Amino acid sequence: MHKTLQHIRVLLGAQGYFWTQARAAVLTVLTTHPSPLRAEEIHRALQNRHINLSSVYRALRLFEALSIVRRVALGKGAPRYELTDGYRDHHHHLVCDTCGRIEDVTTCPVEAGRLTQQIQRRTGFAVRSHVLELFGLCRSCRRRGVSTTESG
Amino acid sequence: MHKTLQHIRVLLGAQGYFWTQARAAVLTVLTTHPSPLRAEEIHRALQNRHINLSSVYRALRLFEALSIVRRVALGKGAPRYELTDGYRDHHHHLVCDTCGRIEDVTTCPVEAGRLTQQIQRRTGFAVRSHVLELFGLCRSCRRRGVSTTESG
DNA sequence: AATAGATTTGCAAATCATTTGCAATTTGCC
DNA sequence: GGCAAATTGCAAATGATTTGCAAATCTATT
Repeated sequence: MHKTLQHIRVLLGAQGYFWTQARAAVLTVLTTHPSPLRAEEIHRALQNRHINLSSVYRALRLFEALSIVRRVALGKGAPRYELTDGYRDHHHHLVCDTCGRIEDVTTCPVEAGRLTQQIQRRTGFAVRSHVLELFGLCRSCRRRGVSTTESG
Repeated sequence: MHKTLQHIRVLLGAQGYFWTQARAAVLTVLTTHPSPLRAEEIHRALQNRHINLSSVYRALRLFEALSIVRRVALGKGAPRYELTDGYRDHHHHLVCDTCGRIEDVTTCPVEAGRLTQQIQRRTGFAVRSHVLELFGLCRSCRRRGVSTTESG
């Protein structure tokens, strides 16, 4: 299994950070939600909890620094955040150019191939992580025959 | 060979857009420069040319819509822009976590494997493009023994 | 090469996302 | 419980990008 909220709680403690309402809440939303979320979406999901948007940003910044959360910038608009590999399975995204919907894929061509080793050997660059985002048309938009680059 | 500035000029014309000083200048900077640039960096590279930052943004927005340029959001800060595959060779980036330097890699595990077809078959999602960014330590930062997650 | 008409630009002000200062509150620990 | 340190809320500051509009530029035509 992956590391849980408890693990994160301990991790924060070990680093001298407090386990607060706001941080726990943000993590819960991220754990619960399938696809990456914008700061503002996380905040909205917390409306009842009475947590300030600044705190959401601060929590995200901290989690990012601790590699608990990573930022994924998919196309337009504000970046989104999701848990890193240690806290959910390694995966990538299928982003629909038309409707914007995001699906996960767990097949990873970087892990499958020996790309990391190959690069290290050839260039001396030590790859530690990667981001792969796939864009195109989701099944329903494709059925609907929609095209992104139409009308101009 | 790839499509050139002339091709873009014709493309713009065909779509009813003008070929202007500002657009040509922005494209020239992108063509010239190896790694992806921020709007502000492009603008700075144009200092002598007397072109407004707004125009750089407007040009980039147009080029993005026409798939001449793509936006790559690597880590912190404002997004960067670079020419799309049609206008230079398909490639990915090695981004150093420590010094931020960006190198190109032309090996592509997505093209190498049959990932696109596999996904299409399994999920119905038609992949049209992808973004792969690799993070880690570049050769010199590795030599120097620097670590990103140090000091807290 | 001058003109008409449409597009684009510069500039300043507006907007949007994110960060910050600081007093009040919460948290970890004895 | 009580204290010191860390964190929060709120409002104001910042940074990046967009927009309105009059002036300038560009394309096609004469």
